[in-house]
Amino acid sequence: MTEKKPTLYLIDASSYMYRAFYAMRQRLTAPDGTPTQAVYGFHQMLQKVLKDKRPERICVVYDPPGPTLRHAIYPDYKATRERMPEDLVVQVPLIKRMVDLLGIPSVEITGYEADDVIAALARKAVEAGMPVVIVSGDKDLHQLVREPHVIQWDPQRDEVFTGETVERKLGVRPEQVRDLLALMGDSSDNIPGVAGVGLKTAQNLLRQFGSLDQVLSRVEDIQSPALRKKIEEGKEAALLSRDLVTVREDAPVALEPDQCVVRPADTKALVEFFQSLGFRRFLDELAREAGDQALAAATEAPERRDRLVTDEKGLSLVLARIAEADVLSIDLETTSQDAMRADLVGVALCWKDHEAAYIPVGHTGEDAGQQIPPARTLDALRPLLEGDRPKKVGQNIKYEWVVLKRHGVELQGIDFDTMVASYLLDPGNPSHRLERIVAEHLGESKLRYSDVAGSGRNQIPFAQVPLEKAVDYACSDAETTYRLVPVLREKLQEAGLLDLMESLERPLIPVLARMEHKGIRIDAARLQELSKTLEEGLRKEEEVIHQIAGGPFNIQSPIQLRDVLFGKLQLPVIKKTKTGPSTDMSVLEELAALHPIAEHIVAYRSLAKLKNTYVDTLPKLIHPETGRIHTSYNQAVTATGRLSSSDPNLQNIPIRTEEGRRIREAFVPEEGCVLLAADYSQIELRIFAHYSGDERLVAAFSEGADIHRRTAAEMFGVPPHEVTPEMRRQAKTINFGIIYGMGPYGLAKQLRINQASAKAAIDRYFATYQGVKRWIEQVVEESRKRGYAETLLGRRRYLPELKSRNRNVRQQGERLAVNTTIQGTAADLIKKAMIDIDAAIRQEGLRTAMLLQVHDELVFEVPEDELDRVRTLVKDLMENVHPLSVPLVVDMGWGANWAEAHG
DNA sequence: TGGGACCCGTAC
DNA sequence: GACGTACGGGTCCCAC
Repeated sequence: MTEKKPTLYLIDASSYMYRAFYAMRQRLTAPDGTPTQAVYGFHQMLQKVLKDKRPERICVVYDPPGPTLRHAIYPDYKATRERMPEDLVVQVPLIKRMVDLLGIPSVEITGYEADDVIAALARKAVEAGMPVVIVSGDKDLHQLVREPHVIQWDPQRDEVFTGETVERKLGVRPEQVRDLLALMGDSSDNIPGVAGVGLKTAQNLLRQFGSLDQVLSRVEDIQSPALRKKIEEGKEAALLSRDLVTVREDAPVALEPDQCVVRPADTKALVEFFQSLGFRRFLDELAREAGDQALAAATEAPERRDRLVTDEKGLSLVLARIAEADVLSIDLETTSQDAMRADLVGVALCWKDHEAAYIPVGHTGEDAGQQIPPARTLDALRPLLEGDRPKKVGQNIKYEWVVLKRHGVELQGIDFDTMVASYLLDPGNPSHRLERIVAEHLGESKLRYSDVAGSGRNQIPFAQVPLEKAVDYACSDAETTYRLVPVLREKLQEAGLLDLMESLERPLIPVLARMEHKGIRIDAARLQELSKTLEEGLRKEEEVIHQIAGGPFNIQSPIQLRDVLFGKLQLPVIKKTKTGPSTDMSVLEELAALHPIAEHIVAYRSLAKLKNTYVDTLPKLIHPETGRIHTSYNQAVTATGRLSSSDPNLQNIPIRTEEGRRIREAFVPEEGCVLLAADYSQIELRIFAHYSGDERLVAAFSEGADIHRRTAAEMFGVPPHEVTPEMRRQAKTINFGIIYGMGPYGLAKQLRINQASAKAAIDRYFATYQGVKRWIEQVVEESRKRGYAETLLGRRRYLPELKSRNRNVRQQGERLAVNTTIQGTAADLIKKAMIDIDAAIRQEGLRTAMLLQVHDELVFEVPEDELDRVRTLVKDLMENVHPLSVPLVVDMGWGANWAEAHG
């Protein structure tokens, strides 16, 4: 009879250091400024292992500094990998100290990577009859999995890798993993693999032959001649790659598995350690654990209690529970991502930690059974949804607002949006999806949509998801959102962003929702006419181009176009893209002097762009019920704080060319209304003047001067009335260039002058506006010190580039610091104006509707009898949105279409 | 057939 | 390498 041995947990430290470091884009720092996010993340991972598994045997395995055996075999090993970022380097000793203080054994062996040490320890453990769990998410370690003795577990994603799951993920058994990697290579470690063989091919080969050795010795059995050639030529690389990816078991580890015992933590030192790093939450946890064990057990999180509501009795029970709640998290399940086209499938609600309900109203699956009809459900919920209490929270709750509005419910009392909060905390992060937010801020993994509805071709509509799974998914979304709210609110508070959230971004949500829901009317007939005209023009241009080229080709194909221009016609290459000679506008303009085809291609491109992108697309997007076009405004996309618009993007409708303006003529008001356009004049330059306090710039704006003319006059030292159009054009280009941080090179290209003249012009500009130069230097320095750029209303954008040792990256950061401050402040101001105007419209009971926002412009649909009032109101609220040291000026126009409104 | 990379062009 | 912020259409290529 054998005694049952405790399981040994082997923790792959490096992968969690990196992951914690990069997962938290939000820079966590100790009071003394030391970056700490990797320490924080590492601790969370350790706690999850300790709490979930209560391991009796555990060891943290570090990668040693310096080269390893693999570098001896292959000098380029991991050569493409960037050096560990300085901000992470300083955290490594902190992590090691924390592990020691927690009483967790650890090991690091010079010349042997952590993977090899883990393999050696695992082998020892298995020989001693001890089960092993490798704690890592790394696919290289899949090769060590041997059920039942050795499995792999990633606590952060809560993924367990057994033989079966490895096979599902990689398509091969664990013992084949190294051969798989040897064939396909691994770019992150600079493992070559066989050229031209990717994951799929490697899988197929191993499925057919079983192992790399078999593949190589039976290469003549490979069906495809092309593949056979690749394998023959890649044989050496494959064998070298296998050497590199194979985890060795012979590392000289003195530590015995039985010695890997957790010692008592040094609580006193840990408290000091956490204090020095400013980890308040961990201190709280530590205090709780040090106190009453029974009490701690009682506060352990209970399982979520989900309720499936399919009848009136269940519904009234849930309503009664919610009536006592302060906060209600809402997540609608629907048939579409597009709020204007979505039908209700179900309503998920959470009003308390671990208490959530799902009310299916439109499931069609076989087990759908009895459901309360949507209308009845919404009527029952109406008092809750349309009242101020409970306070409503959600993830992108604007979506819920629009869907509910279309179902006759006007959501009130919006208190928090987790997507917007995550965005404010780090607008540079490309994703604010719930799944990612939950991973970052709760350190949990979430049930994914694909987990309940399948993925790819097998994906089914949510309405067909069996109720049992639907409840689980919908409630977990509503509940994680609910639990995120206090966490995110606290973080906003700590970062000084809560006020921006509560006074700007939150009140903006219903304003944007109303704009999206209202939509804008389109004159489809007008666009169809325009389409015919464009079609005609395209046909003519195409004919000419084909004739000049001496034969037909696809003008819209950059590759074919390249062949014609630089092959057939032997025109000079002006500029290159990653893949070959460029054919973009600036190139074609230069080529126009050499060959007539260039200008025809420009004309063709321009017509095709208008037709394909706007004229033929917009009519298709007219909503069948409203007859209007409904864009989506995204509040959590841009790095600077601007809104973006999509599906369709109504923020890039042409205006600069005559044909472009024809498209704006198709944006029309409702009968009895006019379109009113109000745009901030030179808002970004005015913000520049405000911030820099430059006397001349401020004076120019205060006097209401033509800013470009004035700039030209100052720069060229002539009176304003002697400024020539060319001088004004140059000054205008510089004025805009300054906002983007343009250098002599860029300005020279733009103005078609030489670089020396461009540099002289910039020098003259800064000599004229000395305050501007000083301010740019100052804002760069402050941003570098803080680590982020900050706008007028306190919005932040983190700029790690400012601390880069690479000059190009650093200069990029400097441009971003300047531009973000200016562009972001302009965004702050117009957002506030939108809120003020919306409030006034409602306050005064006007029928006017705000329809569009285009960064510095607002477009309204105004009943004719309200025009006078609305003109005054809008101008007044926009110009006085926030006091600056220069006046804000708003230009307005109105008319029977959007083009006229720009009169 | 669909997704992603790439090139290009529209807006502010 | 050199000018910031977006979205989207077309082509091409590859995986399914």
